[in-house]
Amino acid sequence: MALEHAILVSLDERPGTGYELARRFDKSIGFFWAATHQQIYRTLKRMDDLRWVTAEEVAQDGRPDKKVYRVSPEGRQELQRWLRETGEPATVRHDLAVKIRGASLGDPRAVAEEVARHRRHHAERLDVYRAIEKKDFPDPSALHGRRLHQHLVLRGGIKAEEALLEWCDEVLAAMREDDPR
Amino acid sequence: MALEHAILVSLDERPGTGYELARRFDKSIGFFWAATHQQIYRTLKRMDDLRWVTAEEVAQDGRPDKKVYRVSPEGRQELQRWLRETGEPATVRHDLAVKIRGASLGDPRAVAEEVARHRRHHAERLDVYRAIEKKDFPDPSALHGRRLHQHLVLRGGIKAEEALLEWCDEVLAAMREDDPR
DNA sequence: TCACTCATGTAACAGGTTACATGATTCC
DNA sequence: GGAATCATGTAACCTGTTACATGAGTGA
Repeated sequence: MALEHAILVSLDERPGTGYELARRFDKSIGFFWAATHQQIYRTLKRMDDLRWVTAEEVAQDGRPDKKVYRVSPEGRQELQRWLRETGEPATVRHDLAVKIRGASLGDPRAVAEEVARHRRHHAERLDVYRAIEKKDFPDPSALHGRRLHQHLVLRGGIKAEEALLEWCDEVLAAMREDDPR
Repeated sequence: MALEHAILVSLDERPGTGYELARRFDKSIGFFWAATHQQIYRTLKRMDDLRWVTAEEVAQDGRPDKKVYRVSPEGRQELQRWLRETGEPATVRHDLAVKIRGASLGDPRAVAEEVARHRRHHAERLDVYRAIEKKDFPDPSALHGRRLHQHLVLRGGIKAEEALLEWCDEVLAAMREDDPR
């Protein structure tokens, strides 16, 4: 499991509450590792039990108390151990591919519409990534260390979305030619 | 959940046992939908209860009895219903991206080695996909219906692996330049 | 007044992973 | 003799998803 490790990386960049982490997982780090707030609270509790993080309770007025989590030395050690580990590429599960493969058992036009929906989604996502790149990494060749690594991950997102977008276009063109309306 | 639907698509192409399905999920359909034999047996039982498939027990000599599953009319209906459904793109979880983003908190060279391992994996996978394309789809422009859809899914796999391969190369080049040995 | 944000959680369930178990046959 | 193949499963556990719950403050 890498959720713990994704949290360690994120908390090392900057300490935060479960709530804040949940929002980071809705963007930035969440672009390549999805997690809901329930998963995050549950995992933070476990990490606290393991002493990978320390929690500092902060009272606030007019707001519920919050727990600010920080990575502990043990947590940093665990992260280093995990970074040295080898692992297999993620097993993929693409609903859309299953739908395309089964298209002729149902209504191929409905499947083509679904592909078009996904195309729009990937185009939007790609725009978001490119906007982030332009804003946060205007001069990529000057990057080093952590900033370089952050940019490289973003580059992965851009490449993946580009490939998905091209694929959707290829599928749509081929299906349109197979069944011109 | 789409495992049921992936099984329906696969069984519609050709009936088979849980064991056979498990092996199909090690290749072809498994390239874009992973499943273990335990998941498949469990799911087939549920699908049998729901009457989406019918099981025919076949006695064999020298071999354990087997159950050959076929898609039922109800199963075909369920598949058609699902094909008309809309869904969101799969939520991704890339360990490797988390490792790259955290590289500077550990040993960046160890992470680079891990990227190189993944690069080899993707290169192999791409070779496999291209070999299948050459063998099974020598004339893509002549394809229609089911065969066309099968080819389009394979194209998705090829595009995804190409993108991952390029990304690994980009990451390796950038990390090497950042930390020349 | 109503929706949204901040902040944390419980509970139930669905889905996925890992380990273990059985037993004959075929191939090296 | 030992490994791989065919064939099916149980059990325990870990992860992930969905729904529900609370409660104050902020802004339209």
